[in-house]
Amino acid sequence: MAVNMKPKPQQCCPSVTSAVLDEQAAVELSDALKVLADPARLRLLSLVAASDGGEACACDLVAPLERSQPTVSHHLSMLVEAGFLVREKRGRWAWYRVDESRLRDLCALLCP
Amino acid sequence: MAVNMKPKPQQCCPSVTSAVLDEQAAVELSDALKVLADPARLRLLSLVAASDGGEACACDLVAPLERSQPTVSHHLSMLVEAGFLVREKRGRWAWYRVDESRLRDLCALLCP
DNA sequence: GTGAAAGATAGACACGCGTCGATCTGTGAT
DNA sequence: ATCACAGATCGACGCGTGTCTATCTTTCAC
Repeated sequence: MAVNMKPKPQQCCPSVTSAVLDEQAAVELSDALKVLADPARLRLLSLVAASDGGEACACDLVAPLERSQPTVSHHLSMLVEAGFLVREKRGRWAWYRVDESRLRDLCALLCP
Repeated sequence: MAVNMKPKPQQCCPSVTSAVLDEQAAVELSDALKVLADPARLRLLSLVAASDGGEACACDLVAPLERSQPTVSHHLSMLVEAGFLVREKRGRWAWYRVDESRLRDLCALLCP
């Protein structure tokens, strides 16, 4: 056993490399990352962000994603539940926009 | 069909929200995120980063992670292969340290 | 050399997840 | 009222992955 641990540094907003994560904190952070760790969802995020006015209708996302409508709906719901997208129902259509603060907060937990 | 897409902005270092990811770019980014999207691997990263001198011996990581030695070895290998950890063999021991630039580069792809 | 310890590898198993087709639920146009 | 369309939900299927035990490899101490 090479004993080699230093005490946790005190910090208000710990990143992965600035404090030892306990199992619960690790599960929470990994749950958020799991939502991003999929090509379809990353592309959905970028498609919505690049849309005119920063928002996109779900009906315009099925074709560019090259997946079925239920699959796209499933991924959009996951992104909404995780806070990366905000959904607004307008009549028959569902419009989405990116919550950039959610992305920034996640980055703050990752970046050294 | 609500036609609502704007053209891709030209940018040298596109983040998820600044350019539309094609399928290949999305797969590459999601592959990196998949490696981070696991509680055991996040805790390994934070344990190594918090260790004295910024490096840790694998033998000191099994107990705090509360997983078997082969499981820890498996996760460490994934982190090395993805570039988040660097491994150095010294005699019987394997020492690891975090490649912070790899983490920063990944963040740059995520942050708005 | 022999034995012990660190760590990597192999094989197996259970569970999660991305995907689809089919169907259900609304909403607006006629 | 009826119909068509957007979108959500359901059930099923196949693959990926996190975990374990068992074993192999390598290195050092004696």
